[in-house]
Amino acid sequence: MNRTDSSLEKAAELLRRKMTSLGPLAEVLLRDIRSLARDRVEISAGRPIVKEHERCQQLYLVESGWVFRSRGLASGRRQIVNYALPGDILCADSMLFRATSFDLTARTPVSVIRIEPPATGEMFDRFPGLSAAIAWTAGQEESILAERVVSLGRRDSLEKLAHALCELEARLSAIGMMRGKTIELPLNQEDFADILGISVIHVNRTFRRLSEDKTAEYRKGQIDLLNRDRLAELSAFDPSYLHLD
Amino acid sequence: MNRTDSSLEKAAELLRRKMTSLGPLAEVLLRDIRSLARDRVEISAGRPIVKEHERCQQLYLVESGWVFRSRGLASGRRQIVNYALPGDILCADSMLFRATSFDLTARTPVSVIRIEPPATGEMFDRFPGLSAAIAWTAGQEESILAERVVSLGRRDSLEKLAHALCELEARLSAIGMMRGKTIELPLNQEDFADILGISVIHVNRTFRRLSEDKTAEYRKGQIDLLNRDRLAELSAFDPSYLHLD
DNA sequence: CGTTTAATTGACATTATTCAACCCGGGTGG
DNA sequence: CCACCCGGGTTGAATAATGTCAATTAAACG
Repeated sequence: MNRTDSSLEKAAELLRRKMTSLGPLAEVLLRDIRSLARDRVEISAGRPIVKEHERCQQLYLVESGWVFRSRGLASGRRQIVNYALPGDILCADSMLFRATSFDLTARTPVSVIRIEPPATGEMFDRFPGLSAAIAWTAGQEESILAERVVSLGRRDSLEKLAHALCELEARLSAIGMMRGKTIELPLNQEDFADILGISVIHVNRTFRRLSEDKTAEYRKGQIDLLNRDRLAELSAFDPSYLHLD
Repeated sequence: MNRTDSSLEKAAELLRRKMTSLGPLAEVLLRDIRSLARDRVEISAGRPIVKEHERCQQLYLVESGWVFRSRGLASGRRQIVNYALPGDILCADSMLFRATSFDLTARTPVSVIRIEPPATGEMFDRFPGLSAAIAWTAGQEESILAERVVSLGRRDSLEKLAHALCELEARLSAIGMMRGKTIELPLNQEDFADILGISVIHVNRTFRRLSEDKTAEYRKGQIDLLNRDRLAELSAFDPSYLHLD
């Protein structure tokens, strides 16, 4: 783990910074991670990392790249459940359950740091920092998914899209991946469709509405936020569910 | 905690039974819970337990009754994000975050056992069983919500309803609350609407379709499952996401 | 240049929502 | 005992939102 020390530190620091509410435990986390971190793994764009029903034996810390957690249905439809960014932990549930019920896929080239997973019992006994990180990660993801449920269940397409853009901005800001008012992202309109649970064509129409409103503008690989206040207002965005800060 | 010992044991046993994948830690959990359990609290039907943005200082183990986790939107719409049943832990996130972003409401008369929450750092250091339970709970709920996202995003109303009924049956079975082929539940059609993210009227029509198909029959306070296989087939139900073995 | 992938547009079908009315059983008070 | 009311539940018709299909354009790339 010598060559990758600095990238490990960077990713671990992103994770730690999110977990400020855990106080001093965050430091313990760093110690745990340093002692359990192993090699770095590079995954090329489009590759599956874990597939539904597989037992994932590993624990990963994302160092760079975008990862989708999704489910493909028999009918060919797909739903993206969440996306992971640098500083996020992957396969936290492998510490808790026998198998995952969703696919993990690299949307871009991804590099992750493999963390040697202790036996479950040992982890909660001997690695309180990592235990806390896993609990925290599961809790934050739960909270994000709960908000997603609200969006999918009770917001119309415009509200859904506006909310998703606000969330993207907030999450990317938190890890220093925002430059000014432009979101740079590897998502095409089909990805948005599968995140928002609507059709590609409708995503297109909805982006056009935002653009006519001079609220946001979609372009390949980036989205310009022309009016963030309006975007937040459209979707009644309240970032507290992200638990950043 | 003397008068309530037996009910505590029953609820703790429900929790432990779900967490079999954690092996011996499950026993540690029982010890932790016994040492931290305090009084029992009764909440009458309809009462809020925690409100959005409140800091919930407590940790609760549900002993009996149904609890909704939901969000009310400004427009008057409501989305029920999840429901908690006996053996479920409430406010697990209070150990991790400053405040909740959803409401908890008693749908029926509810009785919960209050658990004295240790300081966060102390918990992960000194109560590995409880730490594991909190992580496990957050993880299972995350998994349930992920499946909910798939339903809301990519299933039509018939599939949504069928899937929800299968999930209800599985979760109630796991805690011994199923009698034969009838689900007894305190949900009216409006509750279903707010779980499935569709309108009340559409819930009604969708139940009628199931009933015409002789698949399931809605009546006040209960649902008869006439054909479980068909119900599972309609929604491609795969219970593994519940992680109940 | 051709080829490919993603974005865009219009016409039309489907699904779900809204609104309005009506039903039905279980209290409650006269 | 009956009239009334009330909270669900049920139904139909009109409307709005979103999906599907088919064709076109635009940009990206060897």
